[in-house]
Amino acid sequence: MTRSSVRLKDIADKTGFSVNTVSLALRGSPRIPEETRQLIRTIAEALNYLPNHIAQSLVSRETKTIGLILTDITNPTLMRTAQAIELELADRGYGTLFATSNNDPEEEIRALEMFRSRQVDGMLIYPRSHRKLDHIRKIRQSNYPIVLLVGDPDSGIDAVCVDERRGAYKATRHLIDTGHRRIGIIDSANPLGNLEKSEGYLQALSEAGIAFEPVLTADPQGHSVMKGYWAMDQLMSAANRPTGVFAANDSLAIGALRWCQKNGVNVPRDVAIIGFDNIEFAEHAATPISSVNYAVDIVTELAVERLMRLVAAKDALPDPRVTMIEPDLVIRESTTGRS
Amino acid sequence: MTRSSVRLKDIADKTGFSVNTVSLALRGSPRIPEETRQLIRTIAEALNYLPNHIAQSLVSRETKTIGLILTDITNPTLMRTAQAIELELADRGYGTLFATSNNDPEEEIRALEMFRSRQVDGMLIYPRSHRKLDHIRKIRQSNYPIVLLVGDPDSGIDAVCVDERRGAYKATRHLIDTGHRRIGIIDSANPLGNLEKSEGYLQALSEAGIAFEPVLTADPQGHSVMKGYWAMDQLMSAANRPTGVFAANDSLAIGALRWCQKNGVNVPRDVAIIGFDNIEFAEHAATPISSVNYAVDIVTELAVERLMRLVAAKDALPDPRVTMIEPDLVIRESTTGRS
DNA sequence: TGATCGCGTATTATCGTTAATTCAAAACGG
DNA sequence: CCGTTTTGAATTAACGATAATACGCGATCA
Repeated sequence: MTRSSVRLKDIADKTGFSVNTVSLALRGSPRIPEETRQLIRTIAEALNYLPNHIAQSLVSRETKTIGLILTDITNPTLMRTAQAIELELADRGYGTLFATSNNDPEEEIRALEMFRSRQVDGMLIYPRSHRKLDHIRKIRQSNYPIVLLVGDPDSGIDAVCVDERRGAYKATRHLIDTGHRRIGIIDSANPLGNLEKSEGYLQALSEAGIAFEPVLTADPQGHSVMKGYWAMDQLMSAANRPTGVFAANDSLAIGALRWCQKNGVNVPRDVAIIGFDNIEFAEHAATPISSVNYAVDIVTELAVERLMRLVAAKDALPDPRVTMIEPDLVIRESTTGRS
Repeated sequence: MTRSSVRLKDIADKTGFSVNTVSLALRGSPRIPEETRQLIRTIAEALNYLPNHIAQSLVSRETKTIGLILTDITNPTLMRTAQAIELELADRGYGTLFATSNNDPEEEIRALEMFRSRQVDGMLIYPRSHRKLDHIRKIRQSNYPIVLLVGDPDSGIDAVCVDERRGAYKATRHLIDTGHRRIGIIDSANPLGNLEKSEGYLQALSEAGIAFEPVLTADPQGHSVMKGYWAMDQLMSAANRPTGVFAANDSLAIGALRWCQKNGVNVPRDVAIIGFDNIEFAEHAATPISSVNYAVDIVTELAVERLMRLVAAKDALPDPRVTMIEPDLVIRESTTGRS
């Protein structure tokens, strides 16, 4: 066993004390006199001892590990989230086990089982769909701490997230307020997906007495710049073009903007464009793009805090609570210059 | 213990067999007759049994977990890498434990220790600096499987990575070939950092007989778009402006491009700009930006494969090997139209 | 002076699993 | 028909740590 590491037993053998004494000494028990403790600590240091966290977990019945499931990472915002979460958890002494579902329900379940098998103390999940949360709810109901990063007030599962419906509402409303009546939307239309943004869009339209036109809807089937480009192409090929477009994220918005550039359509004069997430590149696009903005750090901090509270609740979990963070708008050139 | 999960013992009690028999049955041992096996499997299924991976790890002395340390994630390319690695590892039945060093040496060491303590079977590391690898080398020398994602042929540690020196050389060379003689570089100048790109830049210059001018160097102190913007500002305030600029990554390049836009400097007529990493946004910038491109998937696949080989080597690790992937150029509008 | 207390440490049990060994009863063979 | 194999299991011992308990011994106390 070349790769063997130092165990308490090795220190015990070296010092002549028993394994238990060594364990107590290293953990600073008052039952061990100072002198002995020093000796043991010195030897442990010299041997470069690190406690076997696996063995500790087995006895303490907690792994100090949280499982994080994301759909996929090509979305820069999800990644910022991931890093912020890792940081937040590391600060609290937790490790982060990480898995992606790739938007595949099977893989999501696989990840869930893998985490449970590895005895993570809790999970943070960006679910593939929040119409189908049964498999997650089942785990929560067996008292497993879970916090979702996309919320649904009725899901019966804790969640901390951005109020996407409200963000989309605000974005659409902004377009309406700046004089637009024909407003297109670029967003996934998957009925199993997350429809908040579409709902916010529709709400703003109906409030303003604008009829919804399916032809002003484009499903990008993804969230890359190119997907946005082609979705915009579809929108703009309508007989009666939109004068404003809300894109469900900034990559799509950049793609839409790109289409305009290539086709001699001026932004914002001919078409106004607003995105979602306010990534750095939105601000620095050819025409700086307006976007729905929110504090990633706050979302992750609250999510982690909530999860920690669930983990700490030894017996029964408190009733689920859904916290929505209100986003705001960052208005840039892509939606100004009209009235 | 409300949160307790089902153990082998529970199945044993339910079926009347011993714990060991249940264990063998579930693992499909031929020593258990078919009938018994079926019975046990059915009960296990009914109880929703999942093996406790922690306990398994303690016995098998392997955790089927790999530790991944990145510097930070704001870099989209690093993130693509992270996801590709997670996928690759999941395919091979490994979990991914994830930590970021935030470019802080202390945190890097902390992550290293945390991983060792958690008994990960191996580590993939994007080191903060590959001038100071002593702490990592020490672990590798105690037979711990480690593969770096930034390579140094002399580090004594395995690595699979992009040949950044070569990429920078090619980028600079491209500028030279298109007629530029005054070529600026935007890259971190931290002598403890990763200097490959600067070296490639210098090599191309000297090969072309162009003298290096420190005034054509700007340290962005980060890698965001804004950092690139201000670095470009610094470069362009020189008495004798560069006509071509190589930026160490695409965010910086986009920042540089942005500066030009805002200051009435035409790209590529007045200044040519080339970046590194070929992220999606480079292609879709106001002026599509040329960039150094490489196959992320190949790098990660080779890195994981190498790591698996090290993990499989039970006794002594094979001699370290460094694999460099040759990058190529994607030429776009930002560096054409001159010569 | 013998019982009691405290101190410092050792011993034993435990976490949930796998591996090695043992064992009882049935099946077989000469 | 008795000894040997085979079969189907149970028993015991790890893995590396923590927790609970036990123990020897000097000091304290009635």
